[in-house]
Amino acid sequence: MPELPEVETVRDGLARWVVGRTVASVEVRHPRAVRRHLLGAADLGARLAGARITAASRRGKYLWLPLASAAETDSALVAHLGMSGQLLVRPADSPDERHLHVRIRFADVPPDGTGTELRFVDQRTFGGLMLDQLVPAVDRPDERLPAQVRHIARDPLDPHFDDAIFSARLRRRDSALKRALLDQSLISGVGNIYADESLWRARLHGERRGQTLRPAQVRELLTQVRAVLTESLRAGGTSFDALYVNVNGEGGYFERALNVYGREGEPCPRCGTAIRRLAFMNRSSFLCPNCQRRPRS
DNA sequence: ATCGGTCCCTGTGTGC
DNA sequence: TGCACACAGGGACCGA
Repeated sequence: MPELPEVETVRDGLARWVVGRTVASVEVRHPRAVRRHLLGAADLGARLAGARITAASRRGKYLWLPLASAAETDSALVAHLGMSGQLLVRPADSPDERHLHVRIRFADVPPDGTGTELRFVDQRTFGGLMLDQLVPAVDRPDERLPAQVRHIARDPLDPHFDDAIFSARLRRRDSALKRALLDQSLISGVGNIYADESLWRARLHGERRGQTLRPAQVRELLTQVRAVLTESLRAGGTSFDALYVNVNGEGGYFERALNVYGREGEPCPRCGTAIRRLAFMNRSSFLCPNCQRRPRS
């Protein structure tokens, strides 16, 4: 569910509210939430206890909190929100959420005993937490990221995103443009909403093959991807319902700015043609059949 | 090395 | 009111 603007909004909240704090204890209430931590919930809890959170980082839709303690120096708590995951900073005495799967208590509880805790809540359980080692990034060895995140490409707002490499790889592909935009090892942070919005802005049909794009079209596409991600980030992301929220439980406001996503039957804001919904890749794609011409097959 | 399809879950809305 | 089905911001994995 959450894409770059939503995940970055969460990262920013973590940077404000949990960086610098020391973990006291971890309570795993649903084992599936830590299934990717192969050593199990007990190991995760034991290693997190006593560790100080030193930063809040992100690559694409992955988040991680680097740790510092006697035992954990090059490790991080890695989180992926999947379709419905939330990281919430909540008062310790606030009621448990229905799908609260992991609770992280901090050592710095004020005297009144009502400090905040970090909660991982996830209705559909596609997301999860794990501890992982930090390793050098492939392209910039001075930069570190969790080993499990190495295969994720940089996102288009990352200052070290390489436009030329992206263009070359995209134009070599025999796959549909939309599939390529959703491939996190090619470009990260873009999901179903922002792929559709970017393609509409660039007037490209999602079923166009990467190979058929001219370099100028790839540049235009990248420009529009960046524009829509930046605008959404400024609005705090897109919240169709209460599933995507920031760490304080608040939604974002970008839904009203969407041009095609979820707007089947409504007029295209550019030409007035009715927006169409296509089933594609087991997902919905929304597009303007006039502005985004289907490629000849 | 790529590509497309399938599966993992729970909840909500729709139509019969 | 109940039930069946489609669908939902993702991605790992598996054959071809």
